[in-house]
Amino acid sequence: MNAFTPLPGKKTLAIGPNERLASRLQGVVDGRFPMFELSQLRCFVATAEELHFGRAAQRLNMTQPPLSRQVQLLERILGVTLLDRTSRSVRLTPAGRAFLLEARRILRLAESAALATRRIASGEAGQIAIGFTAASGYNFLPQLVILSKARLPNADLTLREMVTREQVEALLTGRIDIGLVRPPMERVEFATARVLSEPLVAALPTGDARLAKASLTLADFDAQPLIMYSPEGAGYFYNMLTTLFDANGVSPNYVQHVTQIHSMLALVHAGLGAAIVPEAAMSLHFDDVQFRPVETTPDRPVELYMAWRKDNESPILQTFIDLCLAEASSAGSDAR
Amino acid sequence: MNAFTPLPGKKTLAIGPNERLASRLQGVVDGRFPMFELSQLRCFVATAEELHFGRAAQRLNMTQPPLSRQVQLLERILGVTLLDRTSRSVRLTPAGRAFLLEARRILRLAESAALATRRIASGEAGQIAIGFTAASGYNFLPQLVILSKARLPNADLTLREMVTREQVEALLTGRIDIGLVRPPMERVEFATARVLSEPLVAALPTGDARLAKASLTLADFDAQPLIMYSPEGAGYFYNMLTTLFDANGVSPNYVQHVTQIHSMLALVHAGLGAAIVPEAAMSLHFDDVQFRPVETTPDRPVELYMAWRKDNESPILQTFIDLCLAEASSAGSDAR
DNA sequence: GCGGGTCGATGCGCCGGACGCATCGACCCG
DNA sequence: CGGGTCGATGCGTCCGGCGCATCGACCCGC
Repeated sequence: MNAFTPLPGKKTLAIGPNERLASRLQGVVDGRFPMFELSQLRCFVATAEELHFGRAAQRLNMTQPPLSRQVQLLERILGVTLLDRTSRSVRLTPAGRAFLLEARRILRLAESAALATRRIASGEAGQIAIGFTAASGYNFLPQLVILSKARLPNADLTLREMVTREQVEALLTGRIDIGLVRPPMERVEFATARVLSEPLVAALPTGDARLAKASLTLADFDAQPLIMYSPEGAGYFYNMLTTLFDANGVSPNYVQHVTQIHSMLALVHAGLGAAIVPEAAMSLHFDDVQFRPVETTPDRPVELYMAWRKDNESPILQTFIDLCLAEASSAGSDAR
Repeated sequence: MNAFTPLPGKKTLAIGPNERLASRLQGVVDGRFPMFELSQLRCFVATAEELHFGRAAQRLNMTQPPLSRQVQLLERILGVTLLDRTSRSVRLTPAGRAFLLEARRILRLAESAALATRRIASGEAGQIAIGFTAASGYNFLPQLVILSKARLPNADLTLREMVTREQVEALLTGRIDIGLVRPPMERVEFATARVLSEPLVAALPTGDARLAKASLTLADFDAQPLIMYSPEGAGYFYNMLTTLFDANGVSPNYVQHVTQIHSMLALVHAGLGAAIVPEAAMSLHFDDVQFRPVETTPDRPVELYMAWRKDNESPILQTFIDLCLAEASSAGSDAR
């Protein structure tokens, strides 16, 4: 059983069938066995399930003689008798019983591999790594994930929070496929689309006199205590607010510089002052913190862009982007 | 991509290659895809790993043109481009990357299935279900398991404690392959071998006067309190002892009838009386319980047999039995 | 800029192997 | 003892996979 013994017959000098194929495709080393083929597994499984060569052959849309020969071939390749057969009955040997389970597993795996690969190629399935800024995670990203789950149930999303600068790097190295970034985003390697533009709102502690007004202007913050963004960790919002204040000749009293919006709200809650945050931050609820619109020019200054590499060939990425753009445009944003 | 589109070329009217084989061996239904073969997976894996058709072909002991064609064929079967190739470079597509992992898994599974099946057929591996009586579990069975682990590391033993009568039934229905049973065991379906014969020993509570003697005779139990076996649950020992006592005209004072040997020793420990147990029970240690040999005729009356179905064709079973018999005979028992 | 070299694709002829048909041999049953 | 069933086998056919030769695209160096 340790050698690939040819069947008796007129071809005793010839090498066994399948030998040439097998010896080529398997990197044959001296004592190695040739490998069976999936078609032979199908033959065996059908025969083992029917326990009747004629019926099994019928199921396989072939005639009985070649089926018998394929099963014999498989047995010779394995060096193992899988079926005990007489002219009256076909029974599985113990080794055959074990191999039947394996054969079914292998065939199932092959089927599902083909299916999964077709899905990936068609853009129905696959992995997408998304980078996002902290603030976009409050509202837009969850909606995106819900949308994806509904329309691309086989998409496997990976979410990584990082600032815009880190996302650019991650896009270039391929660590993420899509970035949700703050402008400006000018790079020839990237395609971009604006997916969101939102107004600013003021976060005020309970008791603040300005809560009496239905909406605020920037002038309402002049000389008032304001919790401000850190120029390093939240440069986009820092630059936006300082530009807006300068243009309106307003000088708030900056009591603190922080990076995270939820930290700002916590400080508002603690009564240190007001904060100006994107509308999406209203998803964060703190006791004793209330929100009021802030009138600015433009009226929706906070922009979020989606960016991806033009040369990213992932099929699901295109599907996903199309999905996002359709959704974003129906929600009032535009792509370019 | 939903249809099996033929390649352009002179054969535009002919059905694609592999079509006949595939349509037969897969029970082709209308819209179904033909299935790839393992040889094609090997082709793809080698090419994907080398990223060079020439080198991959060399590795597969074939020339480049048929390798190219096999990979093309695989791609057509899947309906998916796996490799982006120019005359200067070969790169995996996203779908190709995913399929490469699957292909490797399938090939590994096929290899290991072949290996495992060969091992099962050769008697090196497989499942053996062993029935055993409680007393044989104290000493003989653990040795058997240790022996099996050492010499048949791929054997998968299942152990089921049951009395001899249950084992006979389980052997007949195939629930166990081997029984460790008490005699008599006369059935034409079974082959048997005596694997153990051992003397009886007395279990005596500390302070018992008989502990002064180095070894006891049956007469030492006349009119003395003795914890006895239950005729139902432990018939073999019950019959053996009553026969021995009758033959020697001895009448102990039966203070209790129990089934399990460990229960007997617990009662000895409690001081209710002595017990007569097989030597193997000395593996059970109780405080204040000591053992002394008991002289009987024959001097090793406790016999254990191994029984299995003559028509059990499991290869590992034969290996295992040969192993057991060799071990048992070298340990002083004999087979018949 | 042009010739040589590399690489994957393709044309072509050959050969082996998988197929179907016919038949054999074993076995069961009436 | 003859008919029927079933797996194995002989045989002729045909197709598909192979190797060889070559093509076409592309890069590189002189």
